[in-house]
Amino acid sequence: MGSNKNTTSHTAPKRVSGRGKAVHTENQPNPAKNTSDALKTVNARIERHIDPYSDAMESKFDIIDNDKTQEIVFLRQSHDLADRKILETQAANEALQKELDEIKSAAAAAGARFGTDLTNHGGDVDAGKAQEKNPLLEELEKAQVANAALRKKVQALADKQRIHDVDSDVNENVPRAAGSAGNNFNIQNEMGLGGNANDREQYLAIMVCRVPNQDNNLTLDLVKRNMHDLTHQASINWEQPWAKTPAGAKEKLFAVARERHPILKRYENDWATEELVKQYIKNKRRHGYRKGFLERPAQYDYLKTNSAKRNPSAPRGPRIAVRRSKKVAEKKAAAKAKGKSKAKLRTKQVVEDDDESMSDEPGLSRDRGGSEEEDAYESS
DNA sequence: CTCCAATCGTACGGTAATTC
DNA sequence: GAATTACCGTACGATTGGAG
Repeated sequence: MGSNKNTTSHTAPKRVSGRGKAVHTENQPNPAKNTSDALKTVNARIERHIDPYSDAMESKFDIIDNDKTQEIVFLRQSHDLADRKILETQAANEALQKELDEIKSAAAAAGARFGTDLTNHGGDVDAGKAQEKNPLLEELEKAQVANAALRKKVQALADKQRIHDVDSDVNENVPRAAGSAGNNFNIQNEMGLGGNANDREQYLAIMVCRVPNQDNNLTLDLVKRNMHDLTHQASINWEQPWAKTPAGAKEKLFAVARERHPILKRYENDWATEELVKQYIKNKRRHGYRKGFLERPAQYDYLKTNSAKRNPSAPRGPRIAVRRSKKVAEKKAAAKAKGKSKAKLRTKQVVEDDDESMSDEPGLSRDRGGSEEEDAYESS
């Protein structure tokens, strides 16, 4: 099997536990090394990183086994990046601790000179000896200033920790819309790339990697590789529903996608990447079912029956918002019909319904020939 | 507090329309 | 013709809210 030996060092100590052990890796056999040395080592390793999906990868390893070699390389690189993050935090903490110790010892020395402990309180000074203690007060003042600066640093560090993606230079944080893509929202629009031609180009660049050439025609950008390619390279089994995809494979895909297309960093928890991939593998499965090289699970046989009931001549169009409001109206009607005193029918929904259903309903052709819903609807 | 029914949110594969 | 998008009905787990 390929060149896995190149990626897994037999002499390397195994990463037994969590991130706490991160500093101790194969390139750093001596755990007694200090933090800054360890950080240097990790940074040096990071500089040597190669893209697991690049041509450089192929030239480095004789045989690429997509399921193993790339995954191992990717994971090792992820560990290095995580190691660096930990070491940087550790170094900052050590520096702060050192500073704190110095201040404490200075204060203790000053206190010893005057036979008073000044490390815990400042300024409880006898008025009669004010003149005599001027130098001490000065030192105390200095210590307080240093202490304030230290607090600031600690606060800044804490703030930095809260920003989970330190690599991201994208300030925007676009949350995922409620509902499901295609049903309740349009991926492209929710990504904010549905506005103009430039937006469209950006979207296509992510999805199918088509970028404008000199003649302004869209051509394939083979370097970046598209979402489809990345899906396969990340060992995503498209024959299985997305929910069954291992979290590790998903994370790997997200990370590479973020690297390829930095704009994806702005979508909270990689929802855009996820929706794009879900959409792709869903369509791919469907294609397989049609062509007959993939067997549809029996649990979804009912869908076939459902579609048979549908009115084939009914028009289809972008009516997501309309459908949403209709659904609310239908539920309200059903509740009324039942005579249910569900006093707490969400007031917010009722208000929305009153606004929308009146204006949307009359001019619309209904998708289905089904009459029961229509009846319920009219009865309201 | 517990039980239970209603409701909500999400996921699934289906078809049709649209885009490339 | 393949890929993408919009909309469909159903299943299912989680949440909510009323009743006892």
